[in-house]
Amino acid sequence: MKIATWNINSVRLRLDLVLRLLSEEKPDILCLQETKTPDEFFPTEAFAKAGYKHQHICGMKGYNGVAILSRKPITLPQVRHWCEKQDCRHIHARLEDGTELHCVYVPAGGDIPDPKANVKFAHKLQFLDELAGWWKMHPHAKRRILVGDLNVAPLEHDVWSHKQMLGVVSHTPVEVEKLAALQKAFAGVDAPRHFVPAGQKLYSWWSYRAADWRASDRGRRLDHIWVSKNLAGDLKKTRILKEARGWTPKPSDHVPVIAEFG
DNA sequence: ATGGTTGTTTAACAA
Repeated sequence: MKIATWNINSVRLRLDLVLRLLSEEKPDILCLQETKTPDEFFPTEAFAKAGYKHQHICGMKGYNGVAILSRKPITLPQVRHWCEKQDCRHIHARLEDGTELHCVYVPAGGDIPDPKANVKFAHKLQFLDELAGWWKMHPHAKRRILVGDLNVAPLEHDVWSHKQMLGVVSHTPVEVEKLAALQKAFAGVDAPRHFVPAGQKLYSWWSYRAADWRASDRGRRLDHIWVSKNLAGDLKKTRILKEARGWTPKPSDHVPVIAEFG
């Protein structure tokens, strides 16, 4: 089984890129974030034609939006709401083998890393808290996978400069701590780091603002795949498709993250 | 220290 996740930053604008990923990588499942479209405009037909007939989507006008595309049937599609908003950031479904798959888009959190001065940062922290609380309170499936743009780069080498990023939203200690609490509540293994040592740089996102993203290489690992411990032994490999950042002059600022199970 | 880009609801936002 092969599963991919990608923050696509407008699925309609980059439909060709998604189709390219599906045709080149042929994942069994693709999870998308930042689809940025209401469901009536989601390119359902194009993905069905590409072999992904089974879809669970949750979109809205302009912002956010998540989707699960699958070659095989999925059941129990659910939408979760957090922080008393209905902003299309979390969906989940069951795969045929009973695995519960979550597709999550954590709020970015704005620029100022202070919840009192910045309501967007407060929202991000509360979102992480509520999600962690949910996994603590509710019984959950034995086999679990959580993927998505979690908008936090947790490890020192998940950013280009730990020292220079400590005060930058996505790598502040309070976010890293809350993401760790969420990961603990979910009881998940960080799949890419299962293979890549913590001392090695690993990024899934490069800013649009760099004059030359490849040359400056100031990346962050914001996109994640977590798997329950009973699935970690089945992990065969993971990949972060850096090349997708260069597939087109107008790419997403995020690249796909892929996990393969044996 | 600052500013740099992109997408959508083409005017501000959000990222």
